[in-house]
Amino acid sequence: MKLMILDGNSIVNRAFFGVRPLNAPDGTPTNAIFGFLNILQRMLDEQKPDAVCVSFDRREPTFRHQAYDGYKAQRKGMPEELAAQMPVLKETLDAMGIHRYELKGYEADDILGTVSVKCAEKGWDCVVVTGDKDSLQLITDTTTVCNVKTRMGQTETINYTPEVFREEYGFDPPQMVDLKALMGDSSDNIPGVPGVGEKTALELIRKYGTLENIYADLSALDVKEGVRKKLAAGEESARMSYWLATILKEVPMEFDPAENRWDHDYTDALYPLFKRLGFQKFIEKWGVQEGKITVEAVQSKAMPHVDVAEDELPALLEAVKAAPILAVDFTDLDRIELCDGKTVYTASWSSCGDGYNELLQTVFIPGKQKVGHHVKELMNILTRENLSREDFVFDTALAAYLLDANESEYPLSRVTARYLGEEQSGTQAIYDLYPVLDAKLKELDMEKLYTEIELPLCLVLSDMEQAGFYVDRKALYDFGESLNGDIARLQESIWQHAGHQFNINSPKQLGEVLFEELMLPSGKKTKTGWSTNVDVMEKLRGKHPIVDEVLEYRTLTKLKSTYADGLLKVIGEDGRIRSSFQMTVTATGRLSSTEPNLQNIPVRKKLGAEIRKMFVAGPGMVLVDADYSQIELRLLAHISGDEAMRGAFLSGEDFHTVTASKVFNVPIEDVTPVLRSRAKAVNFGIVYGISAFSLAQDIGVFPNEAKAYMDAYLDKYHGVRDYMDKIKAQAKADGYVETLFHRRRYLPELKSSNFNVRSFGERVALNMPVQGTAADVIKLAMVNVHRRLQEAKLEARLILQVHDELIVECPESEAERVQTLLEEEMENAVHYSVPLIAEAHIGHSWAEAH
DNA sequence: AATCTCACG
DNA sequence: ACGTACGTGAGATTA
Repeated sequence: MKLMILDGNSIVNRAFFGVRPLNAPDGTPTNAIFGFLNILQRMLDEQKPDAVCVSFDRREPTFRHQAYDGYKAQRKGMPEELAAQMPVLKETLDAMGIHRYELKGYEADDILGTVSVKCAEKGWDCVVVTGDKDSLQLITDTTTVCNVKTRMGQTETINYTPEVFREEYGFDPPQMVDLKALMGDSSDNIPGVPGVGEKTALELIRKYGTLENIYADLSALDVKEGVRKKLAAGEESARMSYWLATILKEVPMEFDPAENRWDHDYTDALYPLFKRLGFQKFIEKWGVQEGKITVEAVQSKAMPHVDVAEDELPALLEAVKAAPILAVDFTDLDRIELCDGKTVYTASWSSCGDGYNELLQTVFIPGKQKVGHHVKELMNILTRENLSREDFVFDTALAAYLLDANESEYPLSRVTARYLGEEQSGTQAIYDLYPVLDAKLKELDMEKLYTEIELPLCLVLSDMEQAGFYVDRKALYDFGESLNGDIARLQESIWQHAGHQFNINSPKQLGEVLFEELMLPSGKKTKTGWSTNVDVMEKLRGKHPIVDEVLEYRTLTKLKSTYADGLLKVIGEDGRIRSSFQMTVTATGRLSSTEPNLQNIPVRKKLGAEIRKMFVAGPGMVLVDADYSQIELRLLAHISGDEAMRGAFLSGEDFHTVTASKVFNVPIEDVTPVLRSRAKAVNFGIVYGISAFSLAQDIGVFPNEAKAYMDAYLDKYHGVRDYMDKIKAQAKADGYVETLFHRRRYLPELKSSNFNVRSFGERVALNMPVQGTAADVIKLAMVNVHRRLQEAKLEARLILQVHDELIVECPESEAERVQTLLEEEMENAVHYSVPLIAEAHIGHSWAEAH
């Protein structure tokens, strides 16, 4: 049995700030109620509890906080629009037959704590649904905490079990109290230890476990002297904070989970209430007028779980050999979980002994078909143990990404909740998901995209991640050091101009200096102060010597902190930097690169490009760097079918020059550099769905002039204009757009009542098919390049992709062969009505080869 | 945790 | 009349 309790105030707050303003026909604001019900519905779907209730705060300060002198009783009052909705929300819950619990003198958290304990006493599981992190300390084997976030009307949830919590924080849930006692919590007025922030506190708790351990003997701690001093000075505050941060679990209240059973019943009052509030959506969705709320439940039968012991291994090996397909999961190879569709097996090194190795060899062998979740990560683990990465025939995370690329993450819990109707975990979930997701991929025509591009790419990326990029550490260090002098000099001079010292890195302080103290003109653009970004600063050039210096200071400190210092930190012992390539992040289908990001290494400015000289080939090797020439514009020409644009590419002339000649009506040979660069800006702008205003901003002309350029452009390339109209209409009709490989992106923005959000949706509708198809094409080329390098038994390895560029590292002897191979595979990945051109260059450094 | 800024395609 | 280019990730500051 499972009870779900919602932290009413926290959820209603999230709903209020996360949902755009809505009103009932009579003018009552309703957005918080609407959002609350959406979250409630979602949680009911995901958690399928047997009982439900909601806790609320009373507004009065609680006795614990009154007892503590330093506590200032004035909590921030609710906005009026929210306060007005509270009684109506409570009315709605009553009409639904959901119990509310509020208790004078206690916080909602204390009610949550007490309820979770009472559930445990009665043998019930408990799910606490809340929008903040205070209740994480309540997590136990029977109590989970579901954290809800709402952004732009989208609700995201994270379900914290003890394991999930440990994974994220590195200690056990009860130690959350110890953590807060050290770091404090400004939103709860918990002071913590002055001077100790999140980082220090986390480190201390991970190392010493509890506050008691830390204060048992301060002198024994392995910490900096400063930290020890702060801890000593803040002991009293820490102990007070510990008390404040502890959620009570024994508040005086009667509570029996069984009395909160709820089977989607409601009283007669709900229908008129929803009518009054204008909640037509809920009336329909919940079938309110018919007298019952229907929620479909997909129950899949649980398979038996077996913890395999040594003497059971032979039977397991038989089962593995007999299974046509296996679901597998593991985070390291000490322990592995398998599902053959009948049974879930857990086997580990410690429980199985020597036979365990044989098990691994039987599972990870070519020919043995496997399904996994985030297969590329599994492959990385297998590589370290020299096990076969072949015959992963399905990746449930990757499939879920293709089915809807707008999710931020694809944890198994979320994917099962969405496609199996209930939250599940483990390999049975993976096993059950496979046929469901596979059918959906076929339904959306994504089979080729999936089996020929995305899935094989897992192995390619796994190889690239293992390979890494060699970096000249010494040169990078020297470069970083060489910046120090100039940075210090600029800082001095900037302070001189300002007449005082300040933090130049702080936009706030810099804004004050520039626009209030130095009274520089038209300090426009604000949001939470003055904008001080490059666009604004560029316009101030020449008005005051400080402007140029700040811009240069920014350039240098960026190079120093992000690139010199940042990259030095992640160079491995073998001198190589290993990035991770994310396959399930972008909405368009591109890859992304993290920890570190190697897709934004400087190149556009001279000094920044120095960094690329330090990315070099390993000893005895060279780099071959190949990039597509204007792939997005070529694809636009193909997709739109515009004859003039295709002709321009087929002519072999420089495309921006041809465009300039058309737009400005001059012969090709009369196109000046200025005209060409303006035409180039228009070309890029078109791909992004630009407005005349922004184009004007970009190239520095008046908006009406920019408008004239765009009109001329769309007249000369009228197929592009037709395409823009067509794709927008189609996107509105279908609710999504897709690439030539049927990669899909849903556009909920197009339905927004907000003009800006809607316009954004239209621009995306134009851009995604082009950017996304380019992503498809280079991914296909990568798979082909990888295969050919392997077939030819070359030592050459792909080491990096930067959206339209591939980098291979190989022995000098292979360089020319690789150069040809790269160009061939990139140009012939697809054959469209416009040729794709790729050029490869050889060099010892990235700078040289690019 | 959110915001600002800036690096890349 | 609105507000002003698509897609990313990271570091520093602020609250």
